[in-house]
Amino acid sequence: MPELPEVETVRRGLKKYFENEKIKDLKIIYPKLLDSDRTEFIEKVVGSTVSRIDRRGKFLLFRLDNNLTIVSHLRMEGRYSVEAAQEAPHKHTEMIFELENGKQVFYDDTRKFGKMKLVKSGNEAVEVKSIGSMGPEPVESDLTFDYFYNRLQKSKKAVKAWLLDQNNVAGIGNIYADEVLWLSEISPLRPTNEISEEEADNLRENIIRELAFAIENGGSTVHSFIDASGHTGHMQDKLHAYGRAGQPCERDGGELIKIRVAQRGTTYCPKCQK
DNA sequence: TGAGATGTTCACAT
DNA sequence: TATGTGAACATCTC
Repeated sequence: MPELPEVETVRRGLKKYFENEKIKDLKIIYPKLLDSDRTEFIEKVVGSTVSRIDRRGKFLLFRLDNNLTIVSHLRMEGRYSVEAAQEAPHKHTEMIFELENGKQVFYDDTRKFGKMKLVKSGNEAVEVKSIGSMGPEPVESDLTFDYFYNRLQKSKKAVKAWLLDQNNVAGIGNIYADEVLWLSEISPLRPTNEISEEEADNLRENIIRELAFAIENGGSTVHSFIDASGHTGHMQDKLHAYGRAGQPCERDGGELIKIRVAQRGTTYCPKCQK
């Protein structure tokens, strides 16, 4: 679930409690979570202070004061929460950061897909391949029209699959892919090289605007997403396509249908999305 | 009861 | 090279 807006919401929530706090101890309950050596991870992280939390696409980057960075990807169900000192691990807690101020930061992951890796700060693009090849952040200044349109022209993929590919644009997942296509009145099946300049311009605008709007709304809580303070997002109430199969399209009353594109459930309105 | 769906990325196949 | 498929895993629904 966590796509860019949800990860950004987690980042902002965690900032308040985790930044500038010293990590007193670390409990690793599910070592497979790590893409780094466990002993070394503990050795380097314990005693350090989180000086800043950044985000790149769907990755969280915990900048430590020892020139190392914890790169964290939540994948499907990874979740951070801030807990009181006496709180016991939850059923799916995989790691616990014990802070010097007495609080604990839990990392929970029901499906165990999430990963963490310790890298040299500034070197994440080299040490984490998918960060190295990742497309621009979906903001006005980074996702330029020239880049976007040229790249669409170079592929024949169904546009839905293209949007999910992080190498094209960073941070879009299944929910927001369906949403921006609905907003742009483009069928998820349309090959990207058949998208006109005008449509590309519109699609790009909708990506930038919709993701910013989702961040403002604290992300979408579709199955289980909650922010670091345990709050749900509100964006799920503002979705037009995702999760609304069988319901009428808000634009023209046509029935939204669910198909599979790139192995993913895809909801759209065949009447207005051409 | 058990098959299918859930969503992200990677490894591998074509 | 570009694109497509299945696996990693746990839980819920029908």
